[in-house]
Parts: sequence; C-alpha cells; structure tokens
Amino acid sequence: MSGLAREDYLADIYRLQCENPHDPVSTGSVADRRGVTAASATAMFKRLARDHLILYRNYGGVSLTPEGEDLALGVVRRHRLVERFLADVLHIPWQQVDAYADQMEHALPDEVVDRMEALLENPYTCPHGYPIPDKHGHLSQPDLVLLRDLPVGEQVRVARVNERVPGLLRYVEDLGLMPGSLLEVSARNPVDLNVTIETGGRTHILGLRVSESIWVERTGSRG
Amino acid sequence: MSGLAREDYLADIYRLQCENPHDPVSTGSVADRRGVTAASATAMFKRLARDHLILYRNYGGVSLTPEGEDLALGVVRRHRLVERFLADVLHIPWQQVDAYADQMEHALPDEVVDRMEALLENPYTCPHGYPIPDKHGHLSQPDLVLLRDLPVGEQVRVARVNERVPGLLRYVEDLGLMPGSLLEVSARNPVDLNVTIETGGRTHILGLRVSESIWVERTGSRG
DNA sequence: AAAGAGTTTTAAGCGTGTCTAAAACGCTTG
DNA sequence: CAAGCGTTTTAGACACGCTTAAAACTCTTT
Ligand SMILES: [Mn+2]
Ligand SMILES: [Mn+2]
Ligand SMILES: [Mn+2]
Ligand SMILES: [Mn+2]
Repeated sequence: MSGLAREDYLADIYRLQCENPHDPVSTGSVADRRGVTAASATAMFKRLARDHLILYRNYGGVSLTPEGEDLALGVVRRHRLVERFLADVLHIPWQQVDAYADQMEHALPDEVVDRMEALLENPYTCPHGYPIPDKHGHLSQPDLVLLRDLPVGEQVRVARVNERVPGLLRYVEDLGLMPGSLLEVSARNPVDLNVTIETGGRTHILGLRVSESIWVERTGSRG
Repeated sequence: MSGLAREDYLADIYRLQCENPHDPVSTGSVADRRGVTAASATAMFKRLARDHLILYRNYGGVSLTPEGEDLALGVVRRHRLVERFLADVLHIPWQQVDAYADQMEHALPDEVVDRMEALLENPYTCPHGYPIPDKHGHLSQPDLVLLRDLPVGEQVRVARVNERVPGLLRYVEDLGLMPGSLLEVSARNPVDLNVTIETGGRTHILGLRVSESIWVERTGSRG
C-alpha cells in the first residue's frame, strides 16, 4: 500500500533538490544517497513515474510532481519531528537521532505525529536546525548564510549543522557550536580558506569542510 | 534484513501459543489472525522454519524455537511498551493504541525502546493489562481469573481486557471497567451465563462475550 | 472401510526492491 | 568528428510476501 522504500526515495529526491535547486536530480546522486546501485534507482524511478510521483525522462534525471512533493514533505516532517522528539523527550544524543528517525519515519500514524508535535510545542526545526514542514507541507525558509561565506567581524547565531557529514556533529558539539550558539568570525585565510572564530570565550580555526557545513543567522550586532 | 512480516507472524504465533498452550498453533489460526490466506501462512512457515525460528511439520502446525521466541518476545515488548507510551505520554485513547503500536513496533531501535521504558518508569503491563517482557524477555505472569469463572461475592480488581474483541474497549470504558477498577460479582445466571456485577456504585449485567474477555485479580477482600 | 468435509499444501503468478553484467547513451577531449 | 569514459538504462535473476485455484491430506461420520 504505502510502499516502504518509495518514501525514502521521495524524501532523498526532495533533499537533493533542495541542496541543488537548479539542476535536475540525477540517477547517480539518488543511488549514492540511498546506498543502492544506479540500476535499482532507475527501476524505482520507473515505478514512481508510473504513479505520477516524479517526472522522469531517460538520461534526464528526475523531479518531484506536486503529489510527489507532498508525500516527500510528509516524510521529511515525520523525520525531523521524530528527531526532535528523540532528542528532547528521550534525551538521545543528536548524533544518533538521524539514523533512528530514518527507521521510524515510515511507521508513524498521522495522529501520533500530530500529538508529538503538540507535546514538543510546535518546534520550527529539527535538532540540527533543518525546518520542520507543518501539517500542510509549509515550511519556514529563514535567511541563512554559510559560515564559509560570512564576513569578518559580525556576530551571528549557529542555525544549522549538516547532519550528514561524518563526525561533524560530534566535533561541533565539542566546540560548543550547537544551533543557538553565538560566534563571530575574527579572521579568514584566503589561501587555505580556514576561518578563525570566537565562541564562548574560545578561539577555533575551522577548515573548509566544517565552514561549508554550518549555516548561521545574522543577529544584527557587531562583535 | 530484519523482515517486516516475519515479526508479525512470530508475535502472532507467540500470542496464539499463549492463548492455547496445549495445542500446536495451526496454519489456519495464524492466517486468520494475520488476515492472509492459509497459502500465505504456509509459505511464511517455510521461510521461518528454514531460518530456525519455528518448528514446522506439514499438516502439523508450528511452534517457536527458543530463537524464534526471543524475537517474538522482542516484538511483543516493543508493542506493549509503545502502547503504554502512546496512551500515557501522547494521551491517545486506548482503543487506538493497539493498531498504532502494530505499525510502530517494527521500526523502533532498541535504544529508543529502552529510553521509553525508563521514561514510563518500567511499567508492568500495556494499557489493556497484558504483561510487558523486560529487556531479556522475562515477563511476570500474575494469577488472573476470567470474570466468567469468578465466584459470586468476591471483590476483585480488573487486570486485563482483551484488546482484540471489536468494540469491547469502548464498552468497558463506558462501564468504568478499565484495568485497576474494582468490582464484585453479585449474581450469575446459569442458563444464559450472564454475570451481574457491582462497580463504582452501579450494577451491570454482562454477557458471556464480555465476561470471557476480562481477567480479574483477587484482592482477598469480601464484598 | 469408504465418503465427505474441512484444512493444508502445492502450483502458478504478480508487484516490490534489490543485485550483477552488458548494452546504450552523452559528454568531453584529441 | 570520432574515440573514449563515465553515467544510465536494460536484461536477467533472486528473495519476500501476497493472491487464486487445484491437489493432497486428515479427521469425522456413516
Ligand atoms: Mn527512512
Ligand atoms: Mn535533522
Ligand atoms: Mn506489527
Ligand atoms: Mn495492549
């Protein structure tokens, strides 16, 4: 009926589309993300296209139809709400909630999701800072800047940390850079692209890998 | 990997075994419970037997191996703990939690289950009164009596209500007979097997359908 | 002991979701 | 523009889990 793998494919297509809004989503990128072969992705594309959930042309990548996007947003909503629940109610470390939510997101009745949302007092984001779509698929899209691109001397708030970069969450936590933390870029090295930041009274030098995985929110205050 | 339907089959075999500890579990009973054809059950039996989770002889019914029982107890544990969670934390009516738990029970990582258990302060039973196996598969087996078989004049506590009898939970709730409620049988009709009970200052006459679906616990007090 | 009824298994088929290996495609480069 | 390379699709296969229809079995009843 609902289809188990379909939901993961749709949500991954959605996320890939968000990360790269200009290009169509390629077979290979979906296969990589899902951990399956390109042949498997192609087969799934045929089924999803047959059911009018994606647009698919041979060798031309895929995109979500409105119906497919609705379903994808539902999965993403469940995923991020469950992450919030696992972190806030069950106190599970934020490094683990993504994997757990990936398992649970397909088995949650709407009523359970809605009650969780109420219990959590309608959170705007998952523990990593990604927005949670509301019941109707709407989501807030705040103005965020990559830490990589932030000018020197402005105090900002950490808004989002890429949950899929291996080891990053643990590293970011050790540095005290969870969503909500305040920081300021005090220097940037134009050669190796390292950024020097001040946060919680300490100084850290972050490589590109890190600075391009953290989004910040301007606060309007000078450092 | 884990197998989705397998878990439901194992848990249903376990429950059928509990309900009727003498006979082996028949193909038809499992098929009925699962809502599939007998042919489907036979096919699943072959796979489960191949994987040493059940003993199966043609035309001879099935029984769980120790390994199969372990898995079954894990599913039952998750099922009943989730029911508790849904009822106590999310305040979902107890008529609905069985169906929801049936969906969720296959997608809960051990750590999530264990944390839920701690949050709930290690409950002994699900909201309907069925015991929750602990992490090692142990479960308390209290001395319960069917209301059908209870002698007149003894005050007892409702311990368990069969969650699979259609409409019963709603009916029992209206009568104020949730697990924990006190009642006393004031009369029994030997012809139609109705029992008359007193509870919460009111008198009700219960048919066999009801009285054979409610278990009670002796309190040692006379009414 | 044979017949009949009910249960169970077998046989054949279908959709999902995965794989490997081979063929087709498309883009870049000589 | 043709060669080559990386990507994508096709072809063929397999396990799971379900179905219907037919065959096989078991148990009861005459
Ligand atoms: Mn998932
Ligand atoms: Mn997240
Ligand atoms: Mn289930
Ligand atoms: Mn229950």
